[in-house]
Amino acid sequence: MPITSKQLAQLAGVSRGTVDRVLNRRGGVNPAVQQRIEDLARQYGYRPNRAGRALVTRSPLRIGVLMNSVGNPFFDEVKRGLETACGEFSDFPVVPYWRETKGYDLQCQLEEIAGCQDMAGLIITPLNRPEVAGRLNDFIGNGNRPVVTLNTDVDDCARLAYVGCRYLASGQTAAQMMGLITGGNARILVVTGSLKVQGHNQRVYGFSRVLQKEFPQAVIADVVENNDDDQVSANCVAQALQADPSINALYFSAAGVRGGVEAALTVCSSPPTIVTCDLTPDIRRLLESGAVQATVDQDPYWQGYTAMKTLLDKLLLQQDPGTERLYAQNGIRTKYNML
Amino acid sequence: MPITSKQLAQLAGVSRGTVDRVLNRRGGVNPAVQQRIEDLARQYGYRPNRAGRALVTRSPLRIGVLMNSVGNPFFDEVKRGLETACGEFSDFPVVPYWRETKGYDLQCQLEEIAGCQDMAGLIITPLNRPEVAGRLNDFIGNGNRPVVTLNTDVDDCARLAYVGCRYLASGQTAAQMMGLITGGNARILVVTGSLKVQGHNQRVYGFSRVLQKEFPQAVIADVVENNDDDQVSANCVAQALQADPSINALYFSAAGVRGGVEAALTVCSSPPTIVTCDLTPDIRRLLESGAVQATVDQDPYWQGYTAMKTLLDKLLLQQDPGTERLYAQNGIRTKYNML
DNA sequence: TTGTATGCGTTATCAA
DNA sequence: TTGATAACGCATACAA
Repeated sequence: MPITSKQLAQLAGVSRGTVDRVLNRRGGVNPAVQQRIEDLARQYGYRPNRAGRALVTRSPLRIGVLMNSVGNPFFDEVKRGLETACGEFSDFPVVPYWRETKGYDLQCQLEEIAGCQDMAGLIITPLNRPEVAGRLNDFIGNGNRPVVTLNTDVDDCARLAYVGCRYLASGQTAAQMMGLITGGNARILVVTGSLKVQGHNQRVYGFSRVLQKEFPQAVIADVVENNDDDQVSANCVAQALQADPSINALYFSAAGVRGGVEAALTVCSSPPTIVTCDLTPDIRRLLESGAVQATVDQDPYWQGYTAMKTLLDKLLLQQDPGTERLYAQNGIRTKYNML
Repeated sequence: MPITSKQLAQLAGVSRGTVDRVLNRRGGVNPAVQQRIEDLARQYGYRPNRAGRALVTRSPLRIGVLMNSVGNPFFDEVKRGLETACGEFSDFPVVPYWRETKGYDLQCQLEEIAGCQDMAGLIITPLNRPEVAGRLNDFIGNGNRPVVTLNTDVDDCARLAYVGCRYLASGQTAAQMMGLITGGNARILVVTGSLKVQGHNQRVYGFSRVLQKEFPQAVIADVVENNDDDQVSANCVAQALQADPSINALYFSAAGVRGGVEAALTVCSSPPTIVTCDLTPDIRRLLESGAVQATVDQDPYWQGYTAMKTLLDKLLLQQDPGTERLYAQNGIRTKYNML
């Protein structure tokens, strides 16, 4: 248990009020006294007591949670994590404002950010666009308010931290699995979500690089885009497989797995090797049935939990995250370890 | 923010003191009043405020941490987790007593438990023996003090919770990986730690069962015991491989991996498929070099963190764990996702 | 059997 | 520019 502000006041020979003014930079303090108290605080390693602070924090802390999560089952676990971390701060009056949207519309996201002007902090799954970075930087600049980016990051933004996936490693891990399972004898169809989404591209890049390095005889026959949609996925997978019947493996770097797998099972003469990303209910069923051999998870619960905890640690306890980037584990899941 | 004891007192028309007596079962309260307050508390979902309680908890809370972790690098991460969870309760005066021992000596463990008579709670990696269960039950009975078993469990013990590995699933997962990598064409040498350790046996059992079910053409050629020792491991692996040169795969269900793998690489004409458990520095190197293809992790950091958090939640916040058994993820790690 | 006073560490308000 | 005081929720010692 560290030193208290009361002890600090005694040591400095002043009242607690003065110490408080110094510690919280309220001004109106004799510079000499200010200096003395600051030195003492540093010397004795003063850290505000969480309990004491929690007890007097009355005005509710409003934080915005902006996610394009509507219709995306991946975010169910993320939300559970966010809520759990929030619950661990229930001795503080924290009020999260949930703003869930659908799709990747820039204008819509800008408006959502604009609607958060009176929040104390933000958690967001940002589009990687300069306009978004600009708005977020405005938010941050106006009152030094912290922003945590969740699951996706945005360039040139002064956010407190990024909490999410290491997309490159996710793709590398998938390639390693694909190579191990096929013994390297694979002609692979890569099915990606969107070439406009940075994370998907990084996965595909990591995948191809490791494949080349570790399993040089394996080849990527084609890369198709399904826009995270099952119907589109079914169509483009069927088309690609018909165009090249020698394809014997598929890597899905994003969503739209169910549709694509169904199409593959219909078209292929013998069941292909399939590696996917994430662990949605659809993919659980496909692992269970044996249609998908392995999936590379990104611990969505941890992502939600850590994002909220990072923001609240900063806001309520002046505690900075150790790193600017907090990465989830890329766990490999199969039929027997998906629980 | 839930209801406070003060509000409860107002609602019941009594003083805060009386409410406190009821809530903390101190006795000396009119039965009718007691009933009324209990009903009200339940009805309004009263939960003691963490901050308020932290502020008044003055006598240090002593908790014993008993691990046979000496010389076992697996526990390094466990300890990090224990310490982190402890740190999150730094507004309470918690004093952990670390008792680390070497090996699996019954007498030694019984003495360590005996030395914890004045602790408020216990975290322990128990030997699964009736004598241990008995001593722990005595400890628990004497003051209703909580015990959390960590990484290994003990039968017939009234512990608060078990935090650790799902050993059966660990073995099943390893079998699935082994089968996927070898395409089922495997003659496997199983190298276990000790036939006296329940967890090792469960892993081997899960391994063989899934192998049989999913890859019926694969066979377990032999099972050898290395007592978690690299030297012993090297000897018995070399011997088994010389006895049966058709063996082309190894599963290590415990430690002693480095010695065993070195022997295997020396004896085998072509590099065998190797699946292991855990992610020690040795195994990291072997994954990196490609000698080991995959390892089944058990999230030791999480285990330590969760064990400590479970105990302190109970002790300081009267908060029970959701389940009696808290299981770590059996994550599969390869060269590209071990970070 | 019940009520009251005090103090924990912090912030906010008011007085000097 | 500084100091004193009240309040938050809880536990405890003491008074009635």
